[in-house]
Formats: sequence, structure tokens, C-alpha cells
Amino acid sequence: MKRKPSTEATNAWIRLMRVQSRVLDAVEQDLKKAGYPPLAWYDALLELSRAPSGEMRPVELEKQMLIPQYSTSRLIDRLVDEGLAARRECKIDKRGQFVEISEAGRELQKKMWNAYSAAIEKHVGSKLSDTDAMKLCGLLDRLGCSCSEVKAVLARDGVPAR
Amino acid sequence: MKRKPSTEATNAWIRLMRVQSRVLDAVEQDLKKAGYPPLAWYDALLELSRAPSGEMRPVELEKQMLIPQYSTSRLIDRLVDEGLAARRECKIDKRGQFVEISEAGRELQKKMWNAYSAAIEKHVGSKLSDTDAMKLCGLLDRLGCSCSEVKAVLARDGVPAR
DNA sequence: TCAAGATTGATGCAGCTGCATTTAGTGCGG
DNA sequence: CCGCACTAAATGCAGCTGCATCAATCTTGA
Repeated sequence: MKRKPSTEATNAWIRLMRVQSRVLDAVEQDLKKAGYPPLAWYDALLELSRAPSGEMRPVELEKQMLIPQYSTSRLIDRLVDEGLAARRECKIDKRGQFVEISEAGRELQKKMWNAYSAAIEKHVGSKLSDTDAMKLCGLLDRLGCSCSEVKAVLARDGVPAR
Repeated sequence: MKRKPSTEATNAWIRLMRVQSRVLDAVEQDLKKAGYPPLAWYDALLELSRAPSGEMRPVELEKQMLIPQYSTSRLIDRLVDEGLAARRECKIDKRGQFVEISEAGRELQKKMWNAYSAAIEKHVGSKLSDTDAMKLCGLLDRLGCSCSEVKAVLARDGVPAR
């Protein structure tokens, strides 16, 4: 319980915190400068656009995005306010609802992916060879436990952050 | 400008975001469960406690912690509210001030370091060999640019996050 | 069938962040 | 000495997060 971490572990901890924060910040700034909303919006739009019928239950979205319930609820509020999605009633369960992505939402998602992927390339890709990127993944995975499902998702035009 | 990142780079990006968020969350939760304030408080207390006279200018603190000015200002507010630090007037520059850590502040910093270091060991150290931790540092450093000064600081009983 | 419990989603409140602006004081060139 | 640009710190406002709680509805089991 009181075992102290090695210097190496501590260094890894510090860098993990700092580097992530810098890189995330840089990417978010690039998106913002291009006039786009935060990454969380992108993630939600991506999930919605991937749903076969273009609509999902908030609970689903919540599980996909790994964010808390209230956070989903409010994110949906904002997307709806901006006309990027719409709430649909759910007939089979009156507690629930469906969230449907709009055309504007789909377009935004696609346009954001251009800026987003460029930012990833700029702030990550260009600084690491593919083999090094793979090594980094391997090491990070050991800390994270549950990231293996990511690979499956990473098919087409977009990636979820967080 | 429109170059797309490789799958490897994208994977590294995703993992960097996810793993950091999970690990940080786990560590913060451990601290919170032990009844301690957020990590940012610890960082500030650590910086203050390291200052030779136990006091610093907010501007200094800001530079050390790499957080924006207003953020420092409010963090100091909170520390002062909790009796962990006190504002002292600065005679040589009447715009400015000094922030001095209190005894309570020093004690809290030391107690937090026990919980904090245990959390680092639990969530990072125990999952990575020292050599792997070093490899991880090396890879992360290439993304982060400016983390080299960390080593110098990492001497005694505590580490700054972010 | 109906009460107990679980699930879905919303919301009030507090804390923290970012942004822009304000207030106050410093220091320099003319 | 004065005006002007600069720096130190605080603050109002909006957005987002976490927590706790709520209301509505669904499910289960006696």
C-alpha cells in the first residue's frame, strides 16, 4: 500500500500527463481556429453517423463514448440546439428517445474529419515513425487495460477520441 | 496540409487520449477517496514548498505549473480560503504579491504525496517494467517537445503533474 | 395485479476553465 | 515630468464537468 514508484514510473506518469495535455490542446486549437466545435461534438456526430439508421438511444451513445449519462444528455442538448441532431420519441420505451443526426450534422462531421485528421498527422504522425507509433500503442495499452476494441472501430473516415 | 495520418499514428493518438484519461481519472479518484483535494492543489503546494523562503510570486507559480494566469489567480484564492497559503504584499512591486505556503499547506502536501505516490505506483509503476517506462518516456518526449526540464525537478518527495 | 426495484433521461448546484476586460502599478523615451 | 506601452493580478461571463437527485417509465416476482 505504501510502496513508492520508481523514478522511471514517475517520469512516465509525468510525461503521460504533460504530453497528452499538450497534444490534445494543440489539436483542439487547430480545430477551433478552423471554426469548429470541440472534439466531443465530433465524437458524438461520428457515432451517430455510424449508426445504421442514423439514430441511437442516448444510452448507446453514452456507452460508445465512455462518458457519463448527464454529460451525454447535455451534449445532445447542444447538438440539437445547433441543428446537428434531433430528438425523436421512442415508441417502444416511453422513458427513452432516439437521437437522429441531421444532414448538417453529417456534413459537419465530414468537414471536421479533414481538419481533425490533418491535426493528428501534424501533431502525432509527423513526429513518430509507424513502428514507433506501434510501440507507443503497445506500451500505452498496458496501462489502459481496455482499449482493444478500438481497432475494430477504426475502419473508415474518423476516429473517436477519449 | 491535407495529408492523412497513418493508421498507426491514429491508433497512437486514440490511445494517448484514452489511456491518459483513464489513468488520470484513476489517480484522482484515489486521492479523492482518501479525502484529498485535486492534483492541481498538490502541484501548487509542491511548488510553493520548494521555494527557498516558502513564498513565490504568482507569476512564478504560473510559469512553473504551465497554467494560465487567471487559473493561477483562482487556485491561489482557493488555497488561501482553505488556510493552506497566504497572500503577502510585495514591497518592491506594488502591483504584485507573494504567496506563502502555511504549515497546514506543507503538511497537506506531504500527506498527499503518500497517497499520490501510491496511486502512481498502482496505476503506472506496477504495470510497466522500468525499462518499458523509460521507452514510454522516450516515445512521449518526441511528441511533447518540451519535457526535458522535468528530470531536473524530480529530486525529492513529489512530482508535478501536467 | 401490484409494490419494489431498476432504468432512462433531465436538472439544480457547485466547481473549474477559457476568454476578454479591468484595475493598478511600473518603466521608458522624449 | 508626462504619456505610452507593458506587466501583475483580479474578475465577469459563458461553457463544461461532476454529483446528487428527480420524475417517469419499465420489469420483476410474490
